[in-house]
Amino acid sequence: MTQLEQLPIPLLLWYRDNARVLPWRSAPTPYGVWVSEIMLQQTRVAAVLDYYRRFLEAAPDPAALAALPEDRLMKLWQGLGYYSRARNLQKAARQIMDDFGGAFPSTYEDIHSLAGVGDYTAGAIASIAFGLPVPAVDGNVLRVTARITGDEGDITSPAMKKKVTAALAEIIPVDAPGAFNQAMMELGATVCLPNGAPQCHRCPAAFLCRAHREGTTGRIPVKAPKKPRRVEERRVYLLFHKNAVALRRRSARGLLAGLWEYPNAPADEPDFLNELGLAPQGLTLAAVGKHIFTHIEWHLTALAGELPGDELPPGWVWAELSQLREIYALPNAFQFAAPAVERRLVKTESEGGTAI
DNA sequence: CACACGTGGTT
DNA sequence: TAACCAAGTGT
Repeated sequence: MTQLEQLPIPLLLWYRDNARVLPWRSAPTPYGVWVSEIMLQQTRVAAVLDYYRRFLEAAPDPAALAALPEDRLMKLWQGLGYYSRARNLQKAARQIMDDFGGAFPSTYEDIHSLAGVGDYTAGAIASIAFGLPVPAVDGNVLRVTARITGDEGDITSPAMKKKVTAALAEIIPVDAPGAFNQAMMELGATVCLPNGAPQCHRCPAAFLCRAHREGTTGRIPVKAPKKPRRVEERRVYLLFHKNAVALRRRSARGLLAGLWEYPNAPADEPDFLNELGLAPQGLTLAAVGKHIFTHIEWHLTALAGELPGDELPPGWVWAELSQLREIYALPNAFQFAAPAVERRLVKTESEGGTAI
């Protein structure tokens, strides 16, 4: 990987003129860099922008984040996905308060000790916020490096990540490590694109890139094939009483942990409601949806009905429309039913306001 | 090392 | 439309 020695200067010159203007880049603080890096894990810049602004307003520092109520925290993260990131963010904020006296840790090892901060994020924070010469190897960096060096090894393997990290540690400029790491990612995100479609005519590294020289950018990077998703048929029950709909909290572990949901069960468990002692009247088809996770595909059928009384199984709650909007964090997997729920609740509210 | 863990844009 | 994939981490 010796040709990497030629990379830093042209890359940094390119980055100086091509860096996107992003909220966490203007007047960067360790806290802001950290929050942005966590949000950006497996997530596109465009999807993060609004969440970042709202989050920094609600929790401007580690102390505020550490004190945020759980439902408030999850509502701020609703729709962003990989929800353990939000829980780990708060856990880490409490580590900062308890273990580091409220001051953001400033060594690679201490930063890495924070919940939710792995090799990549520790390198990003250490280099961007503290100027430490540590690589930050994400998917962009792996792709860019594999193409420059013409490496046909599997970039999804931990071994490749180690190899690239070691190679970049040798050439990262000590006077601009944060700019170098961000420039590598920026190049991957805007020029050295995946799916065999890099824009090499705009690339400051094309002159030293082996894949460009050998015409192998369509084949490199090499990635191991992914496991196929399993398909699950699920019934979602929209249970209404007066101007409210029933919600329950998901398990504290696993998929969509701790978020709220409309009660639901596999389609091959038709006795789900019966076994809970629930007998909604006039259960009718209200919505159908498909939701694709990385590893699961849900085929969803929502059935709506009215419960005669207001008794619910333990842990379930009645949510009015305003509470649904402002308090309870529902994953996007259940948003397919939102129009049906809103129609019913808006109708009931307006009737409640005028009838009798 | 392999897998669980969300969501939405792009091709 | 289905497949691909994005600033990864924890177990």
